[in-house]
Amino acid sequence: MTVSEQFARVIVDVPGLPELDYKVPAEQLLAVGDIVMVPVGRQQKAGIVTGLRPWTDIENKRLRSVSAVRFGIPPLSSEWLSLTRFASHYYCRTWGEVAIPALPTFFRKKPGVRYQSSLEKIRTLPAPEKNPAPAPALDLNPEQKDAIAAILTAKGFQTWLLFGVTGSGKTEIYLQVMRRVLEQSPQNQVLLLVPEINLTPQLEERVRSHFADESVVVLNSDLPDAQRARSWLAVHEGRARILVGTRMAALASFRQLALIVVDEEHDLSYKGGDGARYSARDLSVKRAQSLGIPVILGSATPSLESWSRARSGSYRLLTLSHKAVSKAEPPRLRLVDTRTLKKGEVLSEEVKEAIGATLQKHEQVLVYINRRGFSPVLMCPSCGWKSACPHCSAFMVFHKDTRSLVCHHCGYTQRVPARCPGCGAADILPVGIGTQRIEEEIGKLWPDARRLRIDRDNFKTKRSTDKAFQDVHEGKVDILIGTQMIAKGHDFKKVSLVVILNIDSQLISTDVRARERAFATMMQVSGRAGRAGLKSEVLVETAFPDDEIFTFLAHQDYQGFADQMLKIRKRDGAPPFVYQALLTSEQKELPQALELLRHAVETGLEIQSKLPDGGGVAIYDPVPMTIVKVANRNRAQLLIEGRTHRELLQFLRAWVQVIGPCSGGALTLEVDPQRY
DNA sequence: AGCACGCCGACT
DNA sequence: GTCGGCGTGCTC
Repeated sequence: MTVSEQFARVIVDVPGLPELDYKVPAEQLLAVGDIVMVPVGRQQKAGIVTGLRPWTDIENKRLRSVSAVRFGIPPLSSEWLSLTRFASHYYCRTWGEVAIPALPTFFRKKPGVRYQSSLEKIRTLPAPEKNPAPAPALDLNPEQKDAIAAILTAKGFQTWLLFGVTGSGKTEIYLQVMRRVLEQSPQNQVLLLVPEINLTPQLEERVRSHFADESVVVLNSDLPDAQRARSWLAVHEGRARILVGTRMAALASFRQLALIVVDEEHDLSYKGGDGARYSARDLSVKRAQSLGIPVILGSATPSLESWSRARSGSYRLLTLSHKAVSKAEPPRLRLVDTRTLKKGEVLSEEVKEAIGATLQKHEQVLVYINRRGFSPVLMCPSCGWKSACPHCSAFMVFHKDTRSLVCHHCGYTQRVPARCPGCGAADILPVGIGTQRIEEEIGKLWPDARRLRIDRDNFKTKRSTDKAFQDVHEGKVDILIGTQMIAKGHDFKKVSLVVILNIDSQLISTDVRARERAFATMMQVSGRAGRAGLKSEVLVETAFPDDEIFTFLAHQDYQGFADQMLKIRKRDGAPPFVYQALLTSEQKELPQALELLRHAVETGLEIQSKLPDGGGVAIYDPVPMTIVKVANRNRAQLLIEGRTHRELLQFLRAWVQVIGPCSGGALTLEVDPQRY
């Protein structure tokens, strides 16, 4: 008779697998939250112990034993376990699919003989970054002081939407609230989420200099694994008090998390990832709620989801309407009607004049165009041949610098053909414009101007990008041309002209969120200019100059725009007034992809028929995706809409039970999709 | 996800 | 006659 035999419930990163039961060897000391290795099929996998009990429902001959326990680190807390369990429910994944990938790979690998010594290294080696000298606290304006006071006075859980135009001093508010929270208890920890570490290089520096005496660690996917493990463990063990991190940091394990700040809360990079596509922002709000702590969402252009919650009162709105640098004037907006342009013109007369005038004044110009390459397509004028990708339903982009055609969807690259592959004609023409073409044109027009192009093609590393931006700040560049990469984070004090090209595609997109993204982008890009009090101008090329989006933009009126958008969304029954999920299917041939979805629809209708009022959800028809074929796989999608989140989830969970695990395989389910 | 088992085409 | 394609199915 064994004395109190124990069975461990263990989660592993396998789609569709529930908690598995394992025997615990009698001599093994095990706690809930421990990381273990367990046999699954014929492989060894990392698992997390979620329960220990003296009985099991599994017949004895199928039971296997926990093969190793990861000694030397404290178990994951029940708070962390319930957070990941909640996320797995919400995003319709198994608990293990959410929890295991949230651990650094160092703690997921089978512990080898050198494990203990590498663990000690990871634990003891100080982070190599040196904290710069502490920065003096800045003087705050009354609005900023009020915001800080409001946040600090409130007790317990509260979501704050810190709405402040670019340059209104949101960061200083984060820093001061963080300081006060850290002072409240020596155990307190703070999480600061940033969209992408590359795009917010100065924020990390500001945190380090503001908290020169505290241990600040960073967590993001660019970090080598040992660094990641070091940061993670320092936070897990409570040695680090401040974690600055990207999406993945939302699922870090804390000993005593006391405040969460989500900077640029509208940013799409918070949603997504390879495995469970969770929203770091939404989970942060949930986490703050369970912990009873404040969470601050900051943005100059909040998501409509957050904006409507602020309007309804469930989030508290803090508005910063004044620029911290009071001299800064809002830029003047001028629209260039592209319908009147001459065909084949790369830059309009107005844009050329404005750039010329700005260069004369020795001020900087920023040209924003969200399209890499020289031209998005090559075309043969005699036979109509176009540079289609053989593997995707998309055109290959002409990259003049490498004389190549590149598919931006699958990466397929080929040399530019010397003659038209269709008819053999000698001249194939570039159609449309990208960053490279703008750069070339500007070089022709102003050969003496120092120009710099920043996009993913020529700046791949953080280091080189930082250096490039440094040159801009130091005035070594007259004209900066770039994609999204130049839209965020940087204040270019000497930029007095911003040119926005090719924004129309976003204004006429079928994606319900395209307009708000276009507005946010234009606000953000315009915000780059005139920050040192220069008189500045924003020029937008568009075929829709009468679109009211530009009226709001001219007045830098996000509130007006957002309220207007909400009105329309409410009328149309669109998010955030309905809740959505997207089921996508990927097959060799499109009919099979559609068939798979049609079958899912049938199953869905059956489930609905058993629920009162159809469960409060609507299932739409399967449709091919906008870009049907990518890398020889044809894709189709299906939208599911619920009146409430609860109803949507209830339906989805019943549905997934029947159609199977929707991750990675032929079907993928995404809850709260942000783009389609 | 892996990694099996399991039935139909071109090869030493 | 086999090697091997990737279509279902299982993992405590």
